[in-house]
Amino acid sequence: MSSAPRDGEAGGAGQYLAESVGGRQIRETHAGPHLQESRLGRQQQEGEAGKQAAIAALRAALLSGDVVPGQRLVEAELAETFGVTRASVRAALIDLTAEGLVERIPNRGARVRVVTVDEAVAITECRMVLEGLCAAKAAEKATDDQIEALVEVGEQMRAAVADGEPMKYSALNRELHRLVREIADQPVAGELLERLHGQIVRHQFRLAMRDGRTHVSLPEHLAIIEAIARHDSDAAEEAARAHLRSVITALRETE
Amino acid sequence: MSSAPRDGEAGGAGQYLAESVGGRQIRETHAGPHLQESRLGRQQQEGEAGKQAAIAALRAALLSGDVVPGQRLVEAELAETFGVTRASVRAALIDLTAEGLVERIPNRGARVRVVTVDEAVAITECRMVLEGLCAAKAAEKATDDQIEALVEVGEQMRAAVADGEPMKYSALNRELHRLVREIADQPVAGELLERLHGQIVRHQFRLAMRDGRTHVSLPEHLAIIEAIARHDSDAAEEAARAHLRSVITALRETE
DNA sequence: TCACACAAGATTGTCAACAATCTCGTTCAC
DNA sequence: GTGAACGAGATTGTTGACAATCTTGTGTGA
Repeated sequence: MSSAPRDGEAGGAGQYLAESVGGRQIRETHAGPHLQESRLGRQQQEGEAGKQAAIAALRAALLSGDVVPGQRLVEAELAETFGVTRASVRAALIDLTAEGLVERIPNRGARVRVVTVDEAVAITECRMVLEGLCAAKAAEKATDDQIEALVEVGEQMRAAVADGEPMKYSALNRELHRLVREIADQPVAGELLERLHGQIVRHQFRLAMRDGRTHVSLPEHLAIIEAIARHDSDAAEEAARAHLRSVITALRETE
Repeated sequence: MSSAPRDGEAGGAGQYLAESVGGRQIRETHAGPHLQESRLGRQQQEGEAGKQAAIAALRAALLSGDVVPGQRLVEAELAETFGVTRASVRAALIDLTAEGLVERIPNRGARVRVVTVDEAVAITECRMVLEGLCAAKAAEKATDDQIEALVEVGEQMRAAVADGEPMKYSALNRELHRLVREIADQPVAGELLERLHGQIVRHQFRLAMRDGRTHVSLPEHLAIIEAIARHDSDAAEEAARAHLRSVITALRETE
């Protein structure tokens, strides 16, 4: 399984699936060969456990780029690939549809939902105000230990930029946002943000890999940390919003 | 079907269900007798149509108070009451669970999810920032016709307060927020707000029925309209946030 | 009287089988 | 060569039947 989303595959099928089968050209992109098989001689997983396994596998595939926007997700194939029942795959697809990650068309099957740049911008605008809320609440509530943890993440981010390690920086970015949400102790915002994050993970990855992006976002992240450390909720909110506005600008430039 | 949520019924069962059946006391609150039967001699509804019917019926029941927080939702009973298959009810409950309206406990069934005042406050905080975003965008984008429509709703709200009609005011309140969202043209925020609204409909209803509440919220609503009409996005955002902060204050007072 | 075991009934969870729908290749008519 | 009709295969949608789990009442023993 590759470690990153790969662009340009939405229209492609895996090599062997692209070939004719019995004179019938298979033209849809199928899930099959890109996905990690999880059977490995084990008995087929059933019911809820099977559904959770399928959800986890699909989430991982979405994150890694093994499945791409627009790709068909065929129940029977996924069932075989993941070693679960078709009912489990179906239930998993229904749940992922409710999360906005998959779209199911009646009688025509499921696909990875395409999120346009426009939608990614709209999502990021919502994240902007929600992350702002969380940063403000974190500034009100942060304990000394929590501030120390934030500052430590900030230092690690600084080091990752200096060492030219974008993947590490990206992981620290996620950790910082998670920490702010934890300190904020605003579960509803946290859930909404998790939900929105799942929908734009590809766009975020592409941004994170852009040359110079880490140099732009580092001071933005540090400003958030500093405002929270000062218990200045207005400044924290504004710093978080400024950071997300910067993300929106960068997103628009990818169009 | 009654027209408003009724408090205090969470622990009660309908009269006939409270009686023993074959020496076995039924202690859970069952869905049965409070719900509007939709069979009326018609053939049982199947599949997706059945699921949508069940969803619609459950939504209506949640809105009207025919089912209350904590109430058991028994698949077989609902299926009979709504005239749909058990599979349709099940699918409906899964979807409503994904929306945060229902909770399903493995092997123990589904219940109307309880939303505490604390959670309602957290939800309203998120609404505050999202409604603020929508008001700001509406201020940027509103056409003259749209402004006219907003002003008209404001006048009708003024009249509803003067005439002592809280139900009408409540409906206009909903219409105003819908209109702002439409003008804002921010679909992600709109969807999140719809989602959050479903979760706090009971709390909102109780607030709306409080003496004096309409007198407090009317000027808040009018301030939102005025700021949008002036195309002042900062003022619009702040007016929307101030209004929702006022709602939060009122929610906290219900504790 | 209390605690435990057990059985019956209620309810949820699961799925194989079948029906329904769609897609696509082939054939035929013009 | 083009468009329409048709059939085969692929896939989705649905559900009755049965298994699994939970709840509650009853009986028994200490």
